[in-house]
Amino acid sequence: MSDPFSLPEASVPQHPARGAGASHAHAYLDGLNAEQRAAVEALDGPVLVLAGAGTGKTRVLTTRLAHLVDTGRARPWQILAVTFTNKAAREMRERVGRLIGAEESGLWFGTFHSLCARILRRHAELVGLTSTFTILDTDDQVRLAKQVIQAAGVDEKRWPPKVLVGAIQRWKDKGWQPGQVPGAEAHEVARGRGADLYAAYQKRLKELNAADFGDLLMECIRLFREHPDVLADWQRRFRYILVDEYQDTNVAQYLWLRLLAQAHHNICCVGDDDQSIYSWRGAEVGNILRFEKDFPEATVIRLERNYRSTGHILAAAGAVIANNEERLGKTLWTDDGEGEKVRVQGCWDGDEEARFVSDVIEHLRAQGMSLSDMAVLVRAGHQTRAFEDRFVTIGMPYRVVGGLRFFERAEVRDALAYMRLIITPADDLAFERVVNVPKRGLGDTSVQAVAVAARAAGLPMLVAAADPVVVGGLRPKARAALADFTRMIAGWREALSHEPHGEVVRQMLDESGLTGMWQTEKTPEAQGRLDNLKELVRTVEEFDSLPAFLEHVSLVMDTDTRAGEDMVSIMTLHGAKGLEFDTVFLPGWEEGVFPHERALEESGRDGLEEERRLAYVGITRARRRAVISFAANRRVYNQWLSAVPSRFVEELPAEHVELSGQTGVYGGNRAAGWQPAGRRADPYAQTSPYAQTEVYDRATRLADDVTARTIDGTAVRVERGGMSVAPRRPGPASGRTPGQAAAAARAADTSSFKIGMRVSHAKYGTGFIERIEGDKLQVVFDGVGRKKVIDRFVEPV
DNA sequence: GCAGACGTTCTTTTT
DNA sequence: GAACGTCTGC
Repeated sequence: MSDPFSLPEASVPQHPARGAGASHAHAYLDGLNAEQRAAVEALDGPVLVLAGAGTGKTRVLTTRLAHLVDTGRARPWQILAVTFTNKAAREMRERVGRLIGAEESGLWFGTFHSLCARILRRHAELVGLTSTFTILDTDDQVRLAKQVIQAAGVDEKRWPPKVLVGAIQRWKDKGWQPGQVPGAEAHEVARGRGADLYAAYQKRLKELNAADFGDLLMECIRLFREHPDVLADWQRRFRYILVDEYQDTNVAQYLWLRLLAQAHHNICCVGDDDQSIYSWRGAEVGNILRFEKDFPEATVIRLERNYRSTGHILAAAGAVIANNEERLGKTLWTDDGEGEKVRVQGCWDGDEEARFVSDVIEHLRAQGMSLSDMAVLVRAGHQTRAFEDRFVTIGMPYRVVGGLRFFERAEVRDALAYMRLIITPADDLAFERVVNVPKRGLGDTSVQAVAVAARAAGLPMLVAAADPVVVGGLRPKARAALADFTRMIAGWREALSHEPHGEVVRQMLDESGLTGMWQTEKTPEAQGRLDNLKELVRTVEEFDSLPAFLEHVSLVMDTDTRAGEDMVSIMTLHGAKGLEFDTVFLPGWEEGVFPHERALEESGRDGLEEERRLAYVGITRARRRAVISFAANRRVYNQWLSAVPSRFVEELPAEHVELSGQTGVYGGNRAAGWQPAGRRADPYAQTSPYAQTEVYDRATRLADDVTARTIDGTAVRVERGGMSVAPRRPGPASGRTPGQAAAAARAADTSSFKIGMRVSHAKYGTGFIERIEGDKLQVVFDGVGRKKVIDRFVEPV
């Protein structure tokens, strides 16, 4: 255990056995390059390590930690290592463990939020909470905001709770208490009542003995500011501070770090301004840019030698990011050789792009490359679909990384709310979430009645609901339902004292009707939801107690996604940060998609620069092969738009790029003063490539030919600022759309499959056909859900 | 109170 | 096009 309070304060920690200062003893320093070594050995005072992508950042961090302990500068429990995600914290802990063995156990590792929660629990009463305060999830926040808005008589339609939650989150990211929100900012929300609502929201949080994520940071800062003695204690404890991904910190996190480092200045921040891609959730690149101002004596070290990617990839990424103005400036290099050029592929439309990517994947696979070394990185979540459809069609194993996480699923959250109520009867938000789940005939009116009465009596809703006076005015049916509900909760709570908590949770799932609710539902997802509940019980049982489990869940929302099988990964560019793959596919490089139109609209040049950093992150994920693609025509929502290749494509230097494929409208658009496709008056009318069915058919055939050829390596060189592939643009729009063409194809279809027929598929098992479109079947697979497959990949059962 | 119909909106996401 | 939220009618 690593409780700093229970351990004696070592005034001058020395490690006699370790031979401090004898550099030959530090074997772990061998193999570091000069810059890495400098970053590890600059132990005292402020240090900023600007670590480019793939330059061995984690290695530096972990070695530095080991070195701090090994030289006797600090005992493990005197070191604070802050990361951004739990995954990063876990990874670092493992690696440090390998370096210094069991000694790492005392280290304070964690995310900003988990560390703050830990500190806050110790001093909760100083900020108006008790040590058992609950941490709210997003749903709870919205529910609370809704109540606050209603109570204040603000129009819910004009100021949706979500908007208020967003604003409060933003303010907390900046470290603003309700009274500190600048007038102009507060004025933008709810006609000047923003700050009032924020204050009311905070008041309710305290009444509920709860904190949201932003609070963990902000209340910790308030604690430090209002109680200098407490702060001084922690400053003394944490003699050395290390921060990972510093470019992602927001103002609150910055303030928190500054308070802790104020006394000794022993703070080492590692980050890369070129990989700052989270400004939209409060991250401030400014934090990294101003480090030297805050600590004038700071040592700044640049890690520029890249151990991941080949020369062409680094040069391409470097050329793109060089277009940004706001940066500290780094140039990655490698002596590992040039490797393959970055490939740029123009496609006719999104379908062809997906086909192209899957063709290349199959080609690489045939050469013996492993699928798990390949990834498709998209700008936005919905782009994964095109690839999923394609991969399903051809039976290519894939995994979508990110997306809905385990603890965010409705069924899991419902179960968690029950657990919270068992542990904390005063958790009104949990009460409201599940009092009518599964349905027991308690509508809004009844729940509101309980809420009002509870508030008036100063009681938790769960307690009020059991009060005969409160429920007296309700209909008999509602009364009975509430009685049942409160009795059940009390029963489980009681059971917890003499039964294993896993067993109680199991009972809870059954008796509450949660399991039954999903068993009776016959949708394809129901089975999956039941599996999730089983999985949840398993996870609960891994913890010593229910409260311990709940604390874990509220802070660590991710579950280990077991890898293992050989699959292609599909994920967003954001999700890919910190990862690397041999081959990286970067589709959708079109103006409006990437850079995303919204980013440009909302944040102008800053937005563009962040998008460019995303491009940089994307390219630098590749070890050996980067394949960028764009489509000349893309369906956005329900409209066909002709797209212009991303400006980032033009920023790729010709000498590091190989361009292939037919490229539609590429070339000359920039010079002619293009506009984002979405803003054109009626782009469809002007540039529809699908003027006639004949054209469409020919285009498709042509695209197939080109793809086939380019797979074999036929390449067209691109010249900077334009290229020499003739644009192929059909005449003015009239006649049929692709949808109509498909309908025609459907009519002529003579498939032997029939709707409702049961079929089996190698990967998805059995299911029934829901829809038939040409050779594509939409099948609802048992347990897997709705998928599109090609008919020749299934068999009738 | 609830289920189905309609209208609206469509980045990125961790904690 | 589809997923989500709100509205309306039973």
